[in-house]
Amino acid sequence: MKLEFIPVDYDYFDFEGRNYAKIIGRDKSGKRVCLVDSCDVFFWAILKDKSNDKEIKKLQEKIGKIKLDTKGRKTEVEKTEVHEKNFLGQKVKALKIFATNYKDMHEIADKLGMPEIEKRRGYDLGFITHYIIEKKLNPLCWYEISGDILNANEFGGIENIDVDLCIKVNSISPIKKEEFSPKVLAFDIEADELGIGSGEILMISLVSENFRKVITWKGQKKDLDNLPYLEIVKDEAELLEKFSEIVKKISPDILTGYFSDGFDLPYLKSRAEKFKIKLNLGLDGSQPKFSRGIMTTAKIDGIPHIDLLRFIQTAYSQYMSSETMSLNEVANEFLGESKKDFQHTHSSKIEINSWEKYFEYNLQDSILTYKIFEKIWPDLLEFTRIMQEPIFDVSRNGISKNVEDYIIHNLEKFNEIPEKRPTYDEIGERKGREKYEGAFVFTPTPGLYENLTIFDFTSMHASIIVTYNLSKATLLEEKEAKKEKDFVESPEFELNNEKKKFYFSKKPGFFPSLLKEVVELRKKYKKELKEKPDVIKKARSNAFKLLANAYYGYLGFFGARYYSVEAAASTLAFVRKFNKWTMEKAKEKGYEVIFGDTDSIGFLLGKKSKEDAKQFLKELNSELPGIMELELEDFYKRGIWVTKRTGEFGAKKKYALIDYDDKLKIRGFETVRRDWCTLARETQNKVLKLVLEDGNEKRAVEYIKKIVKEVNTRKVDLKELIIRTQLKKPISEYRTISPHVIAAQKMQEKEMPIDPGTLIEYYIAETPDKKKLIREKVKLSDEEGEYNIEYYLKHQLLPAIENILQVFNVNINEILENKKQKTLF
DNA sequence: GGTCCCTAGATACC
DNA sequence: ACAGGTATCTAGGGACC
Repeated sequence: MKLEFIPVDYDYFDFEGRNYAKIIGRDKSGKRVCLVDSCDVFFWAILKDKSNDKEIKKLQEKIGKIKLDTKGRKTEVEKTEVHEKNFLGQKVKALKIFATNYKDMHEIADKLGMPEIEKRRGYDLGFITHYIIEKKLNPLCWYEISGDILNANEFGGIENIDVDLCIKVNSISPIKKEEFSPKVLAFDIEADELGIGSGEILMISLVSENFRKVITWKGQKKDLDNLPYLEIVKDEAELLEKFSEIVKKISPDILTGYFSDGFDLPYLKSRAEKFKIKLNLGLDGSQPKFSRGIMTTAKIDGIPHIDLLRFIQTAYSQYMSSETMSLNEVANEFLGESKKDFQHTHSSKIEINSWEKYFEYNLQDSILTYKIFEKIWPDLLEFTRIMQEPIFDVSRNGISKNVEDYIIHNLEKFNEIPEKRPTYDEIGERKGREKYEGAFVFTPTPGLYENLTIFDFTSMHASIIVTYNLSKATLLEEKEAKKEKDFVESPEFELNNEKKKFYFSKKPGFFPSLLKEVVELRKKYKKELKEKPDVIKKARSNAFKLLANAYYGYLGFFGARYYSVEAAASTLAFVRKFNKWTMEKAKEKGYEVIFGDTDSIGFLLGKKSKEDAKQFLKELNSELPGIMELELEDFYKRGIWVTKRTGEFGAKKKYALIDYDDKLKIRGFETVRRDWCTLARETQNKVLKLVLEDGNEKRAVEYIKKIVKEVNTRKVDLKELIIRTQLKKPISEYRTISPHVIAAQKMQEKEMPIDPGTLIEYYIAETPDKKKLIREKVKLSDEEGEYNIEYYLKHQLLPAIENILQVFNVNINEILENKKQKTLF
């Protein structure tokens, strides 16, 4: 039979010693379909240059006899073929070695210590990745599948699977069709304790299209009248059973939660174990499977479980203004909606009438999760289609893994054999290497400037890698390079205290070629965004920018298959060169350069017009090589640069700009740092706004006087004075005991959950005795006490505004002293 | 007990 | 372990007088 099919989830099983892919997806009518398919299983043995045909024949015979009998499985080399392939851009002769079971290929490869064999590759991709490459059945793309309907008794492993149709695949062909709206189910639990499994699960909310439900074993009859979505069950055990039941009934394509890898699913698992209940969420009736490692991941058979937090962290966080990745802040930023107000209390202390609020709160969390999912779905979809890996993995992978997946799935068009993952020793070596020199940052002259503009390079690192063909495979030894007529030469730079220069081939390598595609996609989305802006296009455009920019980071990442310090360091040498080149050009034109960092420069227009600047930009672009491109970032009415707190030099990476719509752009200042109290941040923000709007300090000084007075007279709300600092490691590992470590200790004493990653909140209080250290004055947010006036003036307010006023030759200390004396008298 | 210098640690920029 | 290097700044920590 034939059907149109879109794959959503991938798994595999062994049957009679062979590997079978088990793919869950939908047909065009929305029926759930399971495909069972197999593919050739093989890896590569790259042969030494000089091997002749006779030797190769002999070698093939020898390898063909390899048999394994391990882990109760019989595997053998089934056949071998000789192929002309490329490896790292070089033509090689390689043996394609077919084996019975993918999982045994590493072991077979270990047996190939023959002198004729140079390298063994392609055994470490994982069966799913290997299958997707072989059969080209890419996730979330439509295909026409022809195959035979499978009966329940075939293949042993699939008899219990809960799908409408099971097909053994005969052929796969792609069809032009893009649209796919998965059925999504969002869920969220509420429990009495935050420690996994240590309290009772009180309720679970579930939200899908036209479906809202809160199941609970708390709650009264009257709640049912008010809350139509509420369902009351007998006890916690029944709650868990009901949850599985509803998931089964809704039968979603995707189950999503927020931090559900780390909280909701492990909690459900733990409680289910306690009550000896099977949490059979999987389509095959299995329970969620949890991976070990630093980050737990929860996998459900047949239904991709997406923890939104994981994807948002890799794909969006660097472009977000949220200071924490909490559901509330993220929902605010993505949707402009918030969690419901509800003061968490232990269930034993909740009054009968408050439960209703709790249920609403719980439901709202799932609603927000559902809506955020809808919002980022285009990116998840694009990421998955581009990386060509199952959405379960793509949504959790770090950015370097995404880069690598993109490469691995596109090697075939270059006839390339995949490089292996680095060994443990190689990783150690790479981590131990010296850092290479990074980007250039211009030292600004402190001051207030008027009428300026900023240019920046679009995806600078990526466009350099593409333009100069930089990669592990295109790197040439100096001798080789000189033999070729044409080669790329990096600027000279210092590496390990030596003058260095690297050479690269001009023959386009697969790595830069692939990156070129990514850059072009990024440009396409950016253009679409400009033509018709919306938040989704913006996020998508940013996601591609992220991928393009991550290629450079990938080159220097110790875990990368295509790691190359030479290429990474050379990229940076070009980055420095072009940044300085642009500055020189601007100076030649008569512009005064006042700012520069990595891929951007800022300069004063002076007597020149905006049109002049645009013309200058055109001229620069006509001179730039390859795909390198400068763009106009914006024009600004004013900008301020300040001195470092130590020394008289201008501070780098700290400036504030105001554009012609009076919109502020603040970088590096305390205003944008979450480890400063709100009072200091908001005061600084206001001061920057006033001086940039007016071009002088008068209103700002008045404003500061007002705030200082408020601090002195204890008019400031404690909320404004809370300092938030993240705990980065277990308390015991800190060598210096700083205020936030003391605060964390206090929290621990109160049995509040503190893990690395917790945001510690505290304030500095007055102490009756003369304590010297700041950490001795730390109090937690809910601790009684009076704020320490001196600390907040001298350690928060003053540092935030001192340098700004210094630009206007105003000594803020005098203003403060003055105030103090006045209050004294 | 105060001053000086150094650095661990957190966070930001690109 | 899970992209890179550059930079600012605070508070603690130790040497010294």
